[in-house]
Amino acid sequence: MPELPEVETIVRDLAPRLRGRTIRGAQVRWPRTIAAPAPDEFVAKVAGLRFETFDRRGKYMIFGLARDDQSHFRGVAPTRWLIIHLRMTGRIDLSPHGHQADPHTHVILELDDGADMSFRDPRKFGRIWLVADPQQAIGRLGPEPFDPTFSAQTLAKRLNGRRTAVKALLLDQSIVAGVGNIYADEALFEARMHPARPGASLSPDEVERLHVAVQLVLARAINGGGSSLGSGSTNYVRPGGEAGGYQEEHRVFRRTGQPCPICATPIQRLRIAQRSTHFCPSCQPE
DNA sequence: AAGAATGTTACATG
DNA sequence: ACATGTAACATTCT
Repeated sequence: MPELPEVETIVRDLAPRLRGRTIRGAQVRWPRTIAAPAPDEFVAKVAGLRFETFDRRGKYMIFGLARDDQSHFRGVAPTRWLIIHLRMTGRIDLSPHGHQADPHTHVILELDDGADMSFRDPRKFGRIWLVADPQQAIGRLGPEPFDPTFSAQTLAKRLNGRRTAVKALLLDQSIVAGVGNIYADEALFEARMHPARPGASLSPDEVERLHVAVQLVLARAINGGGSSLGSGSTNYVRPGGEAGGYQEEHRVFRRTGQPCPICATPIQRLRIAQRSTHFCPSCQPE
């Protein structure tokens, strides 16, 4: 499940491989993957564009592309943006051109160095945009967790008056961008906070703790290369195929019944906002 | 082996 | 504005 740390890892892996590469052509095998423009227009317009910049916003990957033309100069300002959201099971693979694409590969970008950049997504929830302005794809997204605009104060303001469980609020991308189910649970454990606590019930101290915990957990996960869970074909892997390592550091996520790393109380599971939620009943009291 | 669970976001309905 | 629920899907788990 690619959340912010997984997406960040993928973008970092991709940047040195793709910088300066030109897209020669594209194949769209499942048209609905292309959110904008129309799939045939996407194929026509993406050819001849060169990768210039590499970014991430929340769980969106943002590639700045420039027209290749006859210019030999690199580093020109991007004129088009290729934006990819992996949703649940999307992933990016790099492989030699013309390789046998598996049945869940929905879009293939052919690069000028003989490689194919493929978008593979068994559940087909992932989306790709080619737009003139990133806002067209990203819409209204909350602050980046490491940006100064995400502070204990701004978080407190967004939690103010909300009766919704704090876990559900962490998953709300308009409050803070990039937190998904894994890191919401891990951050709440780090903050020693019960996931069902109403947003409005947090004291200023607790909001501060939560703010720090979100940043800490995400930063650690990025350092670990993200989390790979399970072994199925839907699992997250890096573009080179290797797994992340942060799943080894999970303290509560998918550890129901196992001892809490702090107090050895068995981890419990409950359902909040239709998502399974893991916590230590002793370290994270109601 | 049928049925439920999985998790992200946009959209719809109170 | 807020709260809740559902669709979009196919694989994996029970």
